Amino acid sequence: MNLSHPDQNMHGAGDGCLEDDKPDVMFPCFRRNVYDESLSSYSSGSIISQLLRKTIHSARALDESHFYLSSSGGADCSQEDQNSVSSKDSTMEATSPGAHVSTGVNPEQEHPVPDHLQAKRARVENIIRVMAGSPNSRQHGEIEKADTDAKDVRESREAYRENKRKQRLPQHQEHGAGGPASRRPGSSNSDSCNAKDEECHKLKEQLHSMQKLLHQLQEKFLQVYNQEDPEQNGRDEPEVNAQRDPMGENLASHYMSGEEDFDRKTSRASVECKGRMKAAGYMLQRESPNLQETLKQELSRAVNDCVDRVFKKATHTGLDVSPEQRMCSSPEVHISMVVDRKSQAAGCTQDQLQEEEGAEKKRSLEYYESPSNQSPQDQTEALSLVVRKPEVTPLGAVAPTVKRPYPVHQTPFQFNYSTSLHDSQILEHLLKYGPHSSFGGLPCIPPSMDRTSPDSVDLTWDAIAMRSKVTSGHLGHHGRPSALGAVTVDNLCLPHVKIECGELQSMAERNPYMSLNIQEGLTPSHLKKAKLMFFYTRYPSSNVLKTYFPDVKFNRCITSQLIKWFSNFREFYYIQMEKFARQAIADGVSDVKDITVSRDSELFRALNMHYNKANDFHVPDRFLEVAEITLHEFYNAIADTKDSDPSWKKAIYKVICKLDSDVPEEFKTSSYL
DNA sequence: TAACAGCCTG
DNA sequence: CAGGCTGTTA
Repeated sequence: MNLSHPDQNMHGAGDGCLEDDKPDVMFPCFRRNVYDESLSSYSSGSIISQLLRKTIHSARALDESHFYLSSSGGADCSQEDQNSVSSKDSTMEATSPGAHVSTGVNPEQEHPVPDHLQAKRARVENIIRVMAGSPNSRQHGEIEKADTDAKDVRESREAYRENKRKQRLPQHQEHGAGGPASRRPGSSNSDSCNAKDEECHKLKEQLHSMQKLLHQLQEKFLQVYNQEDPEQNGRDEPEVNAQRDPMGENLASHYMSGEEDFDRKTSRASVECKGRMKAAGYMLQRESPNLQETLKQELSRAVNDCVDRVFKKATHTGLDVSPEQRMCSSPEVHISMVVDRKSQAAGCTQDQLQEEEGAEKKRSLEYYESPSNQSPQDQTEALSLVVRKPEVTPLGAVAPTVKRPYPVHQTPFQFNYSTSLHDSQILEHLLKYGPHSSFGGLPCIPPSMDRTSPDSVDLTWDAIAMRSKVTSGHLGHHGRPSALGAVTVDNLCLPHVKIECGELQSMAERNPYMSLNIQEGLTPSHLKKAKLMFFYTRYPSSNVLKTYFPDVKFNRCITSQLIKWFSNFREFYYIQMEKFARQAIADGVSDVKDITVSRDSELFRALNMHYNKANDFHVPDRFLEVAEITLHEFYNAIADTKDSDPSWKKAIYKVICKLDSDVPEEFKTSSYL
């Protein structure tokens, strides 16, 4: 516990998370339980466990992985890393850095182990036994230890994949059904589902294979070290034992604690780390002289990767919590899943987010920030995700004659882009318009940052988070930080939640792509869309407008502007009609039936030029019919000299307004054009 | 009186 | 296409 924990260097609430007296709302489930204590009781008994803990620890640190290698002060993880490695160097796996720094809380056991290998194996087996004995677990102990590494890896990965597959659907269902059963020890949610058991089981299976693999790896290490300097092996053994057992218990309790979500994540990470570790092991066998350095490097790299994945995933997700984590953290989280986002938005001030914004996040933002960033100050209204559409996308503004800058049914997204922004956009889109809607309106997204893991599982959740965030942003802006937000954040069990919610907001403000789907202002694209809609409806109701401009945040002004647009469209339309009607009369047309409107008509060309300047839209035939009817009306009225009445057009308007037809569904797509 | 349509003007 | 103005309507 008193192992160097300069958490304060990592994030402000570091101490709070280790002290019960401080009601830190950040990550109570990390507080003072498994992780912290595991962290201190550092044992080389499980390298993977170390990695996991480091991952956890690192994930709690705001800084990203690079601190791990380079940070000079406060990088206790780095310190630990080196400690762990160097300890191995001197005393083989038996030594723990925890032992070095440990207070020796429980120096109870003084069992000198004659054979380290045997002792090691016994400990690992003990760990596995404890694990196997945990609830919901089945007996995996029967699995032969002699399994090959390859098989283990394969099994682990398959198990992982299977887990992910399984998680997909139930997540939504559970969420919709009011949230999944949380296995958090504290939570009394009794209706734990079988799916969870299954997942738990699989996780344990996975863990088991990992343990086996670890065991083999450790044996390899042992061989190397025994060859090198066997005399040091026994030095720290007693202390290590004292440390190790608690570690095993921690592990066991960890897996029994119902934190499957985290387990899953860390397991996933560790599976990947495992590969590297194994490789390192083989390498070390060959290159024993550089053992320490190599091991350090490999460990650092592996942990960096793990931390990267966990942290970045968390960081860039709409919420910093993966779906799995959310599912398992606590019932409250699920119940208020959507509402929470509001609270988060509300509960985090700009100050917070600015203060806590990590360099990593800023860096990641740069991927998306456009040169023409709007400044947050532009936002005067209660909108968190602003609005000024970056003029990177647009139609009319740049080149009105460009043909289909955004092909209507283009599907520019690759769903394995796992950056949260992508996910969020995609999913928000999906949520809004369904899976078959066009994404054409969304701008090209920069290539995914680097993650290519199949995170589609998280997509919907991210989208939910993001959408909630987006839609609730302006609500939260006015509202005071709510207790609900705190509760939610609390239950999310991740340290970054607080940061994230604010940071997300900031991100959205600075990130044009993020705010793309909700526009406060109307853009040239909207204008063009409106013009095309005019081919279908001359008198759209405000409801229709809202329906067909889902990416527009409607307020009085926006609505008026849209209505005004259509008013202007009508104006032009009727002016053309009157003009051509008079032209026909002037041309001596005696019968209305002689007046037709075809695509070759001058009238149509004029209209098409006005509403469909790019001529990239196929004007519906119905519009031709309506135009012809309108022209007839004008012709008749003029022929009947009704135009002497100042309001003679009103009768015509009354007729024409009934000729509106439905706008195609495609127009409902956000930023259709 | 708010909301809207329409007309006029730039 | 936006803004100002007027008239109508609920």
